[in-house]
Amino acid sequence: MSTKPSILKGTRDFLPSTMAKRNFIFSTIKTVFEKYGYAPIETPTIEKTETLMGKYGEEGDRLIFRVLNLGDKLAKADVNALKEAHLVRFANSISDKALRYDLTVPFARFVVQHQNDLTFPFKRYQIQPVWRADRPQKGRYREFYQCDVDVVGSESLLYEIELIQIFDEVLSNLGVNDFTIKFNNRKILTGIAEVCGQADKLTDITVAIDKLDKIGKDGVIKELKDRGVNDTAINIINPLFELEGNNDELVVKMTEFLKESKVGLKGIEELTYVLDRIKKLGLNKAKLSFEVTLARGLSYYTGAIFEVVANQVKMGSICGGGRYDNLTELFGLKGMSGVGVSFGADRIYDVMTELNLFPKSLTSSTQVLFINFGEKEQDYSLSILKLLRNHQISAEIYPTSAKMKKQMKYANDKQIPYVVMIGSNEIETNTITYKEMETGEQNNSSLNNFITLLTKLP
RNA sequence: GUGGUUGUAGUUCAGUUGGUUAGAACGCCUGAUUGUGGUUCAGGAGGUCGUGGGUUCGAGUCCCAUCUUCCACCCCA
Repeated sequence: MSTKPSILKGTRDFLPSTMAKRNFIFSTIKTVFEKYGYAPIETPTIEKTETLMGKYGEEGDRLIFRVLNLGDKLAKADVNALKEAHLVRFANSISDKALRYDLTVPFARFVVQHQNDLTFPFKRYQIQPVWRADRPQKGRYREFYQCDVDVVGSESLLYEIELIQIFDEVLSNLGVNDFTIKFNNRKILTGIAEVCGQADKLTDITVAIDKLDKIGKDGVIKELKDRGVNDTAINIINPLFELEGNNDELVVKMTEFLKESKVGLKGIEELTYVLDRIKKLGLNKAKLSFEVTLARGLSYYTGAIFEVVANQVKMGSICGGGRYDNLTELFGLKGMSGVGVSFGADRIYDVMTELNLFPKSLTSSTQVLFINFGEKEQDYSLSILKLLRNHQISAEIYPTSAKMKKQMKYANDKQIPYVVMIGSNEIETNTITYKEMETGEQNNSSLNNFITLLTKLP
């Protein structure tokens, strides 16, 4: 008895037509990354639990997919922990490995492990799937691809500029016309916490004000209170919820606001440096926007933070990232500042689908189909097929001498642009007959003319 | 992880207060057309109503569980 096959919640199969579009995204991204001097690497799908745990905050730990221990190792299960409802301790006793949650932390591990083989500043990109035990929603999957580009071993703000240019170039090249790069600096957030005298509540303050867009001013104030931020501090923060103006005006206002905080002013200085340079260099389609309330939950960011949203689609961010000064320190290597961003390929796909941005020409890979008229004609076609392939023309032959209608329909369904017919007439006259499917036009010509025609195509 | 929501043919969806043999469109197959697809016409095949229990004389319809979908929260690409 066979049950209906299905796949796990939040995962997907990709059909050839989908893969064509996904590969278009990946190759666009790769091309830009390489143009800026980044080289590809890969890391394993599963990592030791200890490598991943504790790097993403409490919420993050909960969302890590754990992999069960095998065989005898399982016998070490801490049954007492289970009885006492210490679920985390029990989980650790039966699992010491997990699927990667993102590409940044494994990369930090990679840098520390291979530090002697790398040239710093080390620029790498990495395109691989990651897994999160989250509850799926639109644009939210349990398995999805991240396209990360990072540089470690330099504090230079040139890399912040470079990453903004990469955002702009990739998304513009893909045809996404209306998107905003939100930009902020963790030091500014630290400064805000200092100025209001609640430096110890930095995380609570950032998590709360990050939600301004979503829950509004009153919602944020309520959340701040719930998180134990005192009223004096809330009154100091309050004006930030009504800040208006362009990037330059915001910088002026925030400089005033943060005048008592050394860290805060340092953040403003870094941010201004980048904003000024970008202003001079110009951007293609991106809007760059300083957002004081942009925080991002990932706790390892220490400097610049980025987030990119597509303005015409209601979906979470399509890219994100920032600077981290201490990530490699967790694996025993100090003084390695890094900055990087991640493109969410699956969300970019969803955005492009919704806005109908994929080029039409992506659908078919086969250019020429040979009609099969029988054994003799088939053998003859085979040698011509080989010739076409030698010319880098993607071609195939129908596997049986089925009815013409069926073979034509196959070409039509696969959107193959040319059909070649070689029957006894053509063999006798040493010619081929080809049909252009879109126009329906049919010609008899020499093979060489046909090859010339195809190789001249764009 | 919390609360809600969804599931009927390959696909998108109808299906009355619980009542005979569960329908449509598109797609698919066959033929009109034995060397011509995308249009047209004629015909045909496809469903254990997500799965497992329960209530009932009787369940696609009501109840419970489970899986899945989408949404809000949490968090995030």
